[in-house]
Amino acid sequence: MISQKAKYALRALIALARAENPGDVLLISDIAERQRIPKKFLEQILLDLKHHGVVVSRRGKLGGYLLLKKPSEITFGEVLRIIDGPIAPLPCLSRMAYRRCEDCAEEEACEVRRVFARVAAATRDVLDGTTIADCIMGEVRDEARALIA
Amino acid sequence: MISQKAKYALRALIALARAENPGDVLLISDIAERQRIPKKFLEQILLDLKHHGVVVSRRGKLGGYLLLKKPSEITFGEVLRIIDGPIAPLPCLSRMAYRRCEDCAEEEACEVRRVFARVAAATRDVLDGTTIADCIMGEVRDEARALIA
DNA sequence: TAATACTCTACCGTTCCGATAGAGTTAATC
DNA sequence: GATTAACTCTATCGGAACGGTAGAGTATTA
Repeated sequence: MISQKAKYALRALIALARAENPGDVLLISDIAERQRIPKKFLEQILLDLKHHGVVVSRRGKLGGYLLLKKPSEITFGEVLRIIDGPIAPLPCLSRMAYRRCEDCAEEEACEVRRVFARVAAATRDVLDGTTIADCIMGEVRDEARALIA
Repeated sequence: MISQKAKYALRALIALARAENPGDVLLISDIAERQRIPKKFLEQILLDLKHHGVVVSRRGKLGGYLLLKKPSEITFGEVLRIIDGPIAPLPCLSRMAYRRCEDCAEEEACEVRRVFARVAAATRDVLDGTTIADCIMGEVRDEARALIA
């Protein structure tokens, strides 16, 4: 299960990517309200994304948030790693935070590890291969499809 | 991340599947010791697997555990669902424990859900497609390969 | 009846999750 | 330069989950 926090982060980024004119700032309050995210909670999330160079903010009156990276360069995997930490199903399969399993005799021979390595690979394929831009485009494509139908 | 408990469960089942003569009972203590699992914790796990019809036990002297299902009929997915609960990355994608996301306007339009549906499908493919027998056989194949080389 | 091994329920310390609170800082406007 | 609007940062909190321990109870065999 991914955390609620990661879900909020992704939804906030999608909202930012969808902003009318690229370069427009969005208020935390507006995102929070439209996406039904507790405002103070969203503040922390956006701050975190800012510290990791995904978004930037302007302070004071007329302040707000906007994307720093292009939507096509923000992957789901990146966001999840920032918010939730390692994606791998076992610590001994994590790239960003490898940790040996204490109770495992030899890693290479571990049957459980072998199976979950396949899960990890498949998961990474999807998450590192899908960007914020992708899921917005998917929507546009669906709208087009609906118009044609 | 899968839980430590699930990892233990899988390792215990692999140990049972590997028992010398099919039908031999294994002591909790023996499995615990050989797999470095806290004994009392393993008791709970095996009991749980028993309640779900994966293993059976004999009590008293000469007691112990053995598999009820064939190794080729016990999938990783089944074990994980028993021990850890739903596998799906979002409650709204779970088959065994579907729950609507409170904060999601329309499920069908949810971009996050769409992406994670692909993760869920890929994960299920592996976990429901891999059995205890598979990972023991894999090992045998590796040994054979080593002998040939 | 003694010994052995599984069965069941309760509990416990720690960490994580989701969220809230509030004081502080920056920037625009009047 | 005071006011207001907005982000920034740190602390805290209640509840649940995780990993594990404890111990009394029950069945089976010798």
